[in-house]
This record gives sequence, C-alpha cells and structure tokens, in this order.
Amino acid sequence: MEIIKIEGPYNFDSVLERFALDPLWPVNIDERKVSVPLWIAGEPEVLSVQATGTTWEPEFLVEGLSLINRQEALKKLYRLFQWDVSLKEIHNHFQKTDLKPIFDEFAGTPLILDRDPYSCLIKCIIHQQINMAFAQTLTERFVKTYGFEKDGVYFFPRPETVVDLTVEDLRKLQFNGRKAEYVIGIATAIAEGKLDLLALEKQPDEEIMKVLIKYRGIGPWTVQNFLLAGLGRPNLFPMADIGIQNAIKKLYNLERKPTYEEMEQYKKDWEPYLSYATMYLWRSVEPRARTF
DNA sequence: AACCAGGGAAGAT
DNA sequence: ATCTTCCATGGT
Repeated sequence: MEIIKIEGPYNFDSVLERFALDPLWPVNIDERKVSVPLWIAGEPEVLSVQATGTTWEPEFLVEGLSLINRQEALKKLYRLFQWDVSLKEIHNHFQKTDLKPIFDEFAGTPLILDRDPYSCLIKCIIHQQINMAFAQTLTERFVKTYGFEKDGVYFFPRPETVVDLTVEDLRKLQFNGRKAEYVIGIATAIAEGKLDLLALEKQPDEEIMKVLIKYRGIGPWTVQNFLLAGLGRPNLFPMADIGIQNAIKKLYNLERKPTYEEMEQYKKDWEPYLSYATMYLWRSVEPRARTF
C-alpha cells in the first residue's frame, strides 16, 4: 500500500465518472476506486487506485505495488491518470474563451487516456463510424472473447493473439469485413515488429501521423485520437469527430453541425491545449453519472 | 422507417 | 487532387 500526493486541481471522481462509461473499467464510484490492468515486466498485474483526497489536495491509495517493478508500475499509473500534468495553467487558459462554462463545470479533469497506446489504436479503429453504444458492445465482445481476465479485470487481446484471428472470427462478433481486416492488419504489423509503438512514442506528433497514416484503416481521425488518448499529447483537435461537431453545435446553438472553416476559427483561441478543448467538449455531450 | 453514427478506403471524375 | 460511394449494423 502506498500513498501518492500530487498537485491540484485534479478531480478523480470526474475521471472515474468517464471511465464508468466504458464497461471494461471496473469502477467503484462510491468507494472512489478502480482496478487497473497493467503489463509490468511483461506480466499482467492488477493494481487498485483509490482517491482519498480532494480536488485541491489530491491523494491516492495504490495497492499492488509491493511485489512488482515499482518504477515501471508508477510510470504507467502516472501516464494513465496524467498525474504529472499541471492542470492549473490549462484551466486558466480557457477562462478567457467560449469554453469557460464547460471548463468550470468539469474543472480538474485531466485528459482521459486509454489503458495503453496499443489498446487505444485498436479501440479507435473499432469505434470508427458507428454509434458509441454499438462501438462499446463491439469492443467489449472483442476484449472478453480474445483477451483474458485477472482479478476481475479484463486485459486487452495481445497482438500475438489477434494475428492468429481471421476476418470470419471477428465477423462473428459483428465486425464488418473491413474493420476486421484493419484490426488484424495493425496487430500483425505490431506482432511482427514492423510497427513499434514504444519507439514511435518518442517522435513528435507530425512524425507519428506520417508513419501511422500509411497503415490501412488508419486515417487522420484515428491518429489524432491515438495521440490524444493513447499518448496524452496536448494539442490535438480531430475535426472529423462527430462528437466534437455535436458539442460545438450545442455550445453555439447552431442549427446544423459546424463547417470545417467555422471550427478552424473557433479552435484558434484554444491552442496550444486543443486536446483539452476536445476532451471537455466530449464531456459536455456525454451522459453524467448520478449526482447527489 | 428513415436517418445517423467519436471514418476511411476504394472508385469515379 | 478532389469528390462520391460503399462498408454493414445497431440505435433512435
């Protein structure tokens, strides 16, 4: 058991609330706690993280660190929960923008990342073009069928597992043919060592875009989401994203979804923290958990 | 019942 | 290069 203290503001309850939208995260809202599946030194480990502090005095209880590579585990927890990012300056930046009401409502929310970059990439492909409810269903089926469970948490299917799947296997889960090809194709590139996400992570956004977009099934939207939710990069704005378009439509009371030209104008005020604008816009059109 | 969905590839011009 | 069509199914 270990206590971790970080700089505020940081609203862990808001993080858990968004995690809870994903059926694969075992979140306990009342206990302010979540179990986290991590690959540590090549082994699947489950840690638990519980908030014991407040938004301005954030403090966490981490269990499961004792028997494993401490440094690697902490590094991955800091990445996942963005504990090393100072949200104060970012929050201040948006005080003089149209997004002020949204940033005030969700104050202290960091970027919500996926469990790891590889899972993020695969999940992005699964989520392309279909409604969120169905996308969650597909991802859940994929993970529960080809991943594995430990201590009540599902681990994402490994590339070595996905390589051996056929398009037909995934079609049984109601993937369409192309989506199945994309997922297997990416997993194959990773399993064969042709695509090294760990090495790619060290490159700037533009270089990562150049590399990933060559793969079949990966377009600009997918790379932008990967950079944002996979790597936690701060300045991405996926304009092709229906969620963003709907959030902007709602924010400005538009009759129709905004054009790309309009979005280019709006986003100017939000740089260099476009990822945060994106995340908070998403939050503004997502369901909220019960509040008491 | 028609229309939309946190896109992208392949085909057509 | 840029525009259009297809994918393929669930949700509303």
